[in-house]
Amino acid sequence: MLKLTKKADYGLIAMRHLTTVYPRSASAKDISDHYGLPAPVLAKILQTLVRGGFLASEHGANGGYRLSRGPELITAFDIVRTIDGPIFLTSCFTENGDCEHHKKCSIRDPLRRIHEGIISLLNKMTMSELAADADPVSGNSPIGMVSSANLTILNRQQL
Amino acid sequence: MLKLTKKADYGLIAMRHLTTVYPRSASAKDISDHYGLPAPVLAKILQTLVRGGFLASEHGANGGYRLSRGPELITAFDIVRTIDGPIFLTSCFTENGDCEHHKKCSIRDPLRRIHEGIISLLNKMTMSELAADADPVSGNSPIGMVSSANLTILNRQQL
DNA sequence: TCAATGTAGGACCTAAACAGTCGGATTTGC
DNA sequence: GCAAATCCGACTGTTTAGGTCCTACATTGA
Repeated sequence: MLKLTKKADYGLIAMRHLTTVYPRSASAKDISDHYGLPAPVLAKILQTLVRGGFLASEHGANGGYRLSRGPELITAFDIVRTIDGPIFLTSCFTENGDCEHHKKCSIRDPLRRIHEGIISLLNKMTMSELAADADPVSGNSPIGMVSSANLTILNRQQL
Repeated sequence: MLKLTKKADYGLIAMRHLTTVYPRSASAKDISDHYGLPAPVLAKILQTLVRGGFLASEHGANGGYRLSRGPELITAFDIVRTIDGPIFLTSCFTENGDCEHHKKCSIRDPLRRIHEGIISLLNKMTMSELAADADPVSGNSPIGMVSSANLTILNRQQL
């Protein structure tokens, strides 16, 4: 279906949130409460991003996650790729080569151009841009009026 | 994982083949033999493309499938969308709107730009272009030296 | 020192989608 | 009439996404 996984969605939402508070940190619970995301899932995603080198974690009380570098140095491609693994437009190409058979499987080369175009698009979108037209997170969150419980239900159905 | 399904791959391969023989037709078996694709699966894909209006079918002996219009009027987006269904970059948007909750889910607008970029890329790739740098199918197919059985095995593992 | 709060990480379960198979009906050319 | 082809629906197995649960470890504040 050519779409991002929910995990990648969650990861982007979390990264955007961390961008808005940068260079401060936020806990997984803060973020999951704020957007109505399932907390354990988000926690795992954040841990993955730590391993990927895009986040730094702070243990203990008042701990949380923080961007490991400036938001202009992290792209949507970084996040999606870290969470979802390598992106293939078609199964015909892997990261380090092509499928061996079908020397003339014929659609490979044209699709490769599209494939590279998509990666380029994702690579141009930095966290700074992702957060650009977003409200600062402080104070009057527009989501504050909806109960967390309702959000969770909506998530299950629609997100 | 942001990739096309095998069915979409198969569909594109078949459409490219039919482009190279256009305006003649080819049977599902011709195509599946030629590329080592599973015949019943391919048949179903072709039927889907008929319903989508991109192929015309000819019943009976010597029947087969034929492009219903010029290859420059059919795009990769048409095919992928017909086979795999609507393309969403993120679950947040459906074809006719956005997810209702998260009025400020915040990553929607930036991702929408990427989403539209991807569709635009796919929409610019016509069947003519897809087939442009391909060998004509006649006579000395470069795949002729590999047995069909081997191809099938390779397909299972790698395609 | 102890409890609260946080990250870290593995095992496990469920539902959905993908990929493919099978059987049968219909149409057409010889 | 027979063979070759499209057509159509139902069915199955496998993978993966999505989510839950449990435990261990680290840090902070009282």
